[in-house]
Amino acid sequence: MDEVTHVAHVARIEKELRYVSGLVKQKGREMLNNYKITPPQFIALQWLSEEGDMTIGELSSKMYLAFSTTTDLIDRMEKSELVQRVKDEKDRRVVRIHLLEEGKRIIDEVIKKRQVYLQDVLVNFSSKEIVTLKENLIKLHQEMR
Amino acid sequence: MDEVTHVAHVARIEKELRYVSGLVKQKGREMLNNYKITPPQFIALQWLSEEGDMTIGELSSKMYLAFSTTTDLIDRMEKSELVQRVKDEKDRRVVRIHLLEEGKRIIDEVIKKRQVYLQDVLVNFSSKEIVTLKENLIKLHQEMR
DNA sequence: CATATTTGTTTTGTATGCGAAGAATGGTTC
DNA sequence: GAACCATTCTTCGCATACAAAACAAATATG
Repeated sequence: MDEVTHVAHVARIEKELRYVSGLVKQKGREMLNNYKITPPQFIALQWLSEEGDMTIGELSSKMYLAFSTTTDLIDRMEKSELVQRVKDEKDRRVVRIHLLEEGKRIIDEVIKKRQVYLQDVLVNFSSKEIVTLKENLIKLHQEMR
Repeated sequence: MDEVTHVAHVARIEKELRYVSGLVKQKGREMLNNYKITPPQFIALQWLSEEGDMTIGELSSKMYLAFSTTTDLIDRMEKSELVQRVKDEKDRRVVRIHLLEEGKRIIDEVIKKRQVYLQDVLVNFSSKEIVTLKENLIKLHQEMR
């Protein structure tokens, strides 16, 4: 592939990534309509669900947020009884965030809803295309990190 | 492909899409560090740059935002002289948003920066993989719309 | 002309996000 | 063990983001 063609491909990928990310954001927001959680709250719940209890620092790092932002986020999520702060016994500085029943219920429902949506989106993809797409995304994710 | 495998693939794609979108958001935010624009401002500038002058309504629709949100956004962008409101001569209700020099300069720079970043990310992709990724994303974008 | 519709703005309220300063705890050095 | 430093998290102040509801202006429609 000559240089010019390569650059053109990359430019197009950049553009499509912007569009797809925007759509993921938008569709994701719409899917939260009937639940009492916001997009960042969804992401926090998803992390807690996948990785178990985490400290404020760990969650901040996963979500690429400042500590202060996470503190506020967890304040609100605690108020709506989605999660609970638990002080670490060994190191009293550390606060561990624990997923509560209601949070678990909601995140499971929303994740399922997203997968149903995606199954619909992918209805015109062949089995082979699905596998390729999956592998592409995994590699892209790895390289972007 | 049997049903179970298919569902597993879709679930993985959903997950990777979340990760990639998150990274696009985060890396995008970092790349704006040296510029005096915010992420939504970047998206607005990108639309105006690609599609030319647009009304508040059109931009709201493209960005999936309420009118009131866009009004505020454009207020701030006008204050920092990135864009300018122009009243439509024919229909005095309509406000057309016009990209100014400074806005054009910044958006071009940032888009270029993103492409350079992506070229770096894709350095371990073969020519064939690049093409496949591009086609995958285009199709995914189409089907998500 | 009277009324309805379209297009944006204003108002109000909540959420997001960050940096700087502060508080509490834990570790280290002498 | 006192003084000092590092860490983990919270508080505060500020700007932005986002939306619903009320409002205003211009236009379309009967």
